[in-house]
Amino acid sequence: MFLSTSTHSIDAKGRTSVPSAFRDTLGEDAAIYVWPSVRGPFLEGGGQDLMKSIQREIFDRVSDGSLTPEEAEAQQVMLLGEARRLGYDKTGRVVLPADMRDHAGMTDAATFVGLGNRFQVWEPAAQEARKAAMREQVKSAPLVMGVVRP
Amino acid sequence: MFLSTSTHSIDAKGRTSVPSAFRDTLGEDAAIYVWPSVRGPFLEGGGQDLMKSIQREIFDRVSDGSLTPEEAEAQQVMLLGEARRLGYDKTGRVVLPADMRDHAGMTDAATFVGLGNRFQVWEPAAQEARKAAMREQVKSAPLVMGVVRP
DNA sequence: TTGATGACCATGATTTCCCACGGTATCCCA
DNA sequence: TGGGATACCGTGGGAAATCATGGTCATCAA
Repeated sequence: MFLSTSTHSIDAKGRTSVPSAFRDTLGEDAAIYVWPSVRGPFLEGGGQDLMKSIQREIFDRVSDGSLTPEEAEAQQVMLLGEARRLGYDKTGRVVLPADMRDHAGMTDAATFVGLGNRFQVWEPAAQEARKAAMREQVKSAPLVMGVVRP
Repeated sequence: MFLSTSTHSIDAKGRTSVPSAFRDTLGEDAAIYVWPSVRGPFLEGGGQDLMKSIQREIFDRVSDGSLTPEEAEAQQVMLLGEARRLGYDKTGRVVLPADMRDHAGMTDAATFVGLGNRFQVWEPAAQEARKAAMREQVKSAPLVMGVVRP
């Protein structure tokens, strides 16, 4: 389970540390899977499990008719086609490819945001700005805790 | 089940004891999951079960249309993105991260308030003040014993 | 050669873990 | 019912492990 937010520096070689807390949830396979978001200037990613889930999801939705084969292929091209497996070394670092850094506008730091079964990677200031907007939104319509089914 | 209220000191390293009664309800996974509340200067938290419930809750509410995908993402960022897993040691202590202490205005003590499937963490004086306010509210609309279905 | 790529070592700072010590509540037996 | 031994809880402190990051060294392609 990917939780919490943390920022790490990007060095001259484009390397950055995968948060230690994230590495714990990634199992054997010492790697993250990342792709540029079609929804904005940030990266989306997860572990091997997530990639398999996505494949299944697309397949299932073609089977039950909620996606046409053409739509499914578009999803595959933009997610699986753009995704890369980034293996990390003993010290927990990956190389963020230059085109992905460009997509997210990252230069010298990256912010990892855990979202449960997946995570996002942002340029730190951009993430801070987005979070502020989301705080207001959530404030006005809180998922009141007492409402959560025990 | 998280019950009762207790206050513990925060030492120079930012450590505080998780109430023994709470630890009993947390199972194998010797950890609590905590995040700053968007509703006020306190922390909200629970066990691993709660985090999974929250994930499911958000997912289900997108499925049934009571949350838009955008609203769901905002919830995820403010809950899962801000939450941290705080593991406790043999003696039952966690480190409260500095930013969380700041959010709740805690310096040298923390009050844990059990709320059934979850709990809150407050600066002691602030919790006392809130409790007084809530007493008045409950007075005017009490959930009398006889009203609860046996 | 030059430049990119990937794996491993080094290091300082932080975090985590474990042992020790009172004080308090619990339990058991008289 | 009372009293004493025992277990447990919360807190202080120090040692050990971990994390993030800078750097070096082979490998391979252009």
